[in-house]
Amino acid sequence: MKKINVKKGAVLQRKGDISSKVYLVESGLLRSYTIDDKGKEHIYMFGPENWLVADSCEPNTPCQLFIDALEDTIINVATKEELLKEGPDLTALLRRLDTMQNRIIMLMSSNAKKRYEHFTKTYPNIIQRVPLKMVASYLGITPEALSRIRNELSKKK
Amino acid sequence: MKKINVKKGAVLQRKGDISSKVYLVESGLLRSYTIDDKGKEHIYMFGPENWLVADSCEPNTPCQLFIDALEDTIINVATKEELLKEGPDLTALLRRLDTMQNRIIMLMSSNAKKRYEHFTKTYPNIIQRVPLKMVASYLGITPEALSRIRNELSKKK
DNA sequence: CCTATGCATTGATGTTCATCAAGAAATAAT
DNA sequence: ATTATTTCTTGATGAACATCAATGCATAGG
Repeated sequence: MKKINVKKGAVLQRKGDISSKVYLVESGLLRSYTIDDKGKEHIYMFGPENWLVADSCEPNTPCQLFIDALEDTIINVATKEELLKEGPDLTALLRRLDTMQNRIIMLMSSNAKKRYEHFTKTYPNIIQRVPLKMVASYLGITPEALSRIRNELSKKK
Repeated sequence: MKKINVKKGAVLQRKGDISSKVYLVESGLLRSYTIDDKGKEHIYMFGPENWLVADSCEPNTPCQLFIDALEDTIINVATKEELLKEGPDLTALLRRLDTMQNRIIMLMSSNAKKRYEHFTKTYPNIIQRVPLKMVASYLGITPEALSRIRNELSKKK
């Protein structure tokens, strides 16, 4: 478990890397994302303070996600082997599974507007720290679509 | 860890239940799913032989998923507390995280046709065991849309 | 055997969101 | 401060998929 400092824009991991590590964010903001075959980015997760950011690929297999820093960030880095040995935090693992389960259900059963409303409630602080197009990417829609949704929501008030 | 037998159609867990358990499938087939506010079902996961089926909610919180049996099924049941005490199978947990990560990426970056093709490759045996409308529900599309996709794919050959 | 129920398919139409293009506004760079 | 770059917005058009309705097929129960 080594503590490191990274600058905004630093890339910690690229898709295809074999030695994918686990990053515990102390301060700042990371993100993980994929790039599809049309070159389009899809944000998989934001990693603010106290979040664990990692690719879930098995040890010694190529990973799927890019990970980079959206702000100057302080992180603790560990290998998966290390974590498995010392016995990981099971409560944190369960919480992560729950987060992913919610995300899947959300993607399958809600339209863009509902997903956005849920996101603003669940991650109110993230919205102010990243450009809207990244929120759109996280929600699985285009920036244009998100712009229209916000427009519509603000009129209603 | 108690072994039990359930008949096709048996319901093991309902959305909102507090004491959600963990089910290890020995033979047969389970599924977990939600019902959205319009009454529409969304299959979250199929659970064939050797799969672990569970709601990822934290202990003593209301769960989100229904779980029932699509075939006569033999399962080992445990509470989450039990599993946490005896130290869960970390490799299996990591594999599950990987599966969910793939699912999310798939839902965000692929259209219905690609998701279907991926599904047929990844779970070839499930397709033959469940009605198509359930595959559609898992993929996040309507049975009509899946019917048209299959139609189109068969013409190409 | 006959009927009731669920399943798969097909066609017609509608909604949601993506794509393309252009311009305004904000942010960063020199 | 000025320019360059990114971000956000708005409009027009199109594609993907949903919805609604009707029909044929299979399967299960009586």
